[in-house]
Amino acid sequence: MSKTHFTKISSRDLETRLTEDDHNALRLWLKLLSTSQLIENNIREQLRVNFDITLPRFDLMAQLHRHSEGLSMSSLAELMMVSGGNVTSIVKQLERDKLVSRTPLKNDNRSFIVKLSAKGKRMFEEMAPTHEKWIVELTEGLDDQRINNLIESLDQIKTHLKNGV
Amino acid sequence: MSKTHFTKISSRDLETRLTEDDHNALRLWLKLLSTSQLIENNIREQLRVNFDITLPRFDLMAQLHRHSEGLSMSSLAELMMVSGGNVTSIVKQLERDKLVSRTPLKNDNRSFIVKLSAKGKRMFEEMAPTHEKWIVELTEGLDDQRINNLIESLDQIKTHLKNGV
DNA sequence: GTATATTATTTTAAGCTTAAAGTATATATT
DNA sequence: AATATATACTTTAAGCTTAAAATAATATAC
Repeated sequence: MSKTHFTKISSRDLETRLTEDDHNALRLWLKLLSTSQLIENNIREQLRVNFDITLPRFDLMAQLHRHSEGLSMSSLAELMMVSGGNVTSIVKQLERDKLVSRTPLKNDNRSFIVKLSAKGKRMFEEMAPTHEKWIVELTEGLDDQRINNLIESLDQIKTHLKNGV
Repeated sequence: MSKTHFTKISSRDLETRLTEDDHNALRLWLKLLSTSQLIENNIREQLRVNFDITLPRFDLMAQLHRHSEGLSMSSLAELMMVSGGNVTSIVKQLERDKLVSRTPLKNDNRSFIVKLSAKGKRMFEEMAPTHEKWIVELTEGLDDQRINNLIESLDQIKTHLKNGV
């Protein structure tokens, strides 16, 4: 990540925007956002430098790898939490590069099943262990107790968010 | 957020990609990412529906509001954790809408100070309390102890990330 | 069975985002 | 002072993203 080109993403950050009398909830939200942005920028650059692939493409391939039976366009959008149009365009690129295939569903002529091709699977499996290693390094210094606690709290937020608001 | 238009962002999600034997670190990262994405999508829509403003513009105005003395382009990029070119384009729009001003720095002819205009300040202060209310609602159900714990853990991750990797 | 509504996907237009290259000014080195 | 290096910012090209509208196929209501 290095120096601090204006061009690159740097280190002073989002949550610095806070002053002491701000709400705790706001502090939490800004910290959550800045942390994941920090990690995301990090991973994005690693993927680019090491594998010359974009984060969205990697993520889409990861979903397909996890669901070897294949996924519809709408399931992909749902799992990735992005819009349908977005998925259309990323799948289009991956298909062009022969990394995924799209098979029309026979019961339903509106729908497709998207799968990793053999080439796509091979490529993803080449990247995955390194990617996982990067992620594991991020949480060095947190003990298991703390990690589980973190996961549980985030879960509470998510659950609350989904059943209401 | 309602039903599940293909067009809208929906509720089954990122972290569902996991199976039980995955690394704890990976679980944490996917949870972190999906939680902040869920919140971000939520806030983005609220801002659009209620105030007809985009999230990036709101965020930039928030930074300027917090720094009433004004900020340089590069500081804005650093605080927002985005690239310089990105800031250029958002500031350009806000300037066009008379929400911010750009004053050349007299000591240094390369640099500008960007500030909220009176109109921008008024507009931001109209939105801010509602925005904060949305955020506060997200953490309903978490006690203070847990929130502080969360913040502390996230901090550890951030610190670790910045001094290394 | 026809009309109506819903679902699955794509397209479009606008805006966001990045990395890299370009421009201009400022600072450091000699 | 001339040259080199660094800094602040903008531009560009490519890609990502969204919301909304369009298309097409299926399901439902009558």
